[in-house]
Amino acid sequence: MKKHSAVACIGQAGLFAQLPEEDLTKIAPISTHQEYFPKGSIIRQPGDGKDGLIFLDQGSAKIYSLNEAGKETVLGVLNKGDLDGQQNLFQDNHEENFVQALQDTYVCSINRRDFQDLLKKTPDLAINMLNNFGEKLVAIETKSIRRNSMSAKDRLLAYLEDLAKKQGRRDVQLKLKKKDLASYLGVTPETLSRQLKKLAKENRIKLSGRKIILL
DNA sequence: CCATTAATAGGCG
DNA sequence: CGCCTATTAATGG
Repeated sequence: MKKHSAVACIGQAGLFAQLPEEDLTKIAPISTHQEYFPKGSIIRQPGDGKDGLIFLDQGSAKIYSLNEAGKETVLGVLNKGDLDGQQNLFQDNHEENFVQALQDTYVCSINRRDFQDLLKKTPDLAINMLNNFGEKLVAIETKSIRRNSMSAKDRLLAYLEDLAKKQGRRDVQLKLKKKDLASYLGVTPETLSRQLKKLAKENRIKLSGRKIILL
C-alpha cells in the first residue's frame, strides 16, 4: 500500500478530476480517508447513519438492495476511482442501499453537510456534479432500455461489450460473481450460465472462469 | 479435510 | 424464461 495523499485521492475521482488544485485542497479537510474494508464486509447499509458520498480509493464493491423476501438485487458495481452516494449529498433520502466490498477495499468519504457547504463556495464543483449526474442518468436509461427490450442473451452481450470498452480490452475480467451479474442483468443465474454457454458455442465469446474474451 | 457457497445441468411449466 | 432439484466445483476455515 502506497502513501495516501488526501488531495491526490480526491483528484482521482472523475467528479473532482478537473478541478483546480486549489479546490481540491478545500475538499481535502472535509473528507475521511482510507477506511479499510476487508473483502465481503459491508461498507454502507440502510440506517447506518452514514449519509455522505463514498469514493473507492482501492478495490471494488457492489451496490445492492434487498426486497421484502430477502432477495438481493444488484444495482451496480463500484471500481477503483468510482464514487457513489451523490444523491445523498443533496437530500436526506432514505432509500439507501447496501454496499459491500468485493475485495479488500479502501474507501474515502465526504459528509453530506460539509459537502453542501463547500458546493456553495465552489461553482466549478457544482458544474462537475451536474455533468456527472448526466452520465449517470444515461447509464441508468441504457440499462432500463436493455432490460425492457432486449433478450437475455443480447443484454448479456451488450453488457460485456460495455465492459470491454470501459476496460479498453477484449478480454474482460468479471468483478461480480456470476450470480451477482445475473441479478444485475435481471436474469436468474441459470439463465446467465446458459446464455454464456450459447455465446461460447456461437464463437462470439470465449470463457475461462471469470475472464471472458470477446471475439 | 469438512462445510458452506457458487456454478452448472436437466426437467418442467 | 423462471423455478426447482441434483450434482459438481470453488472457497474458506
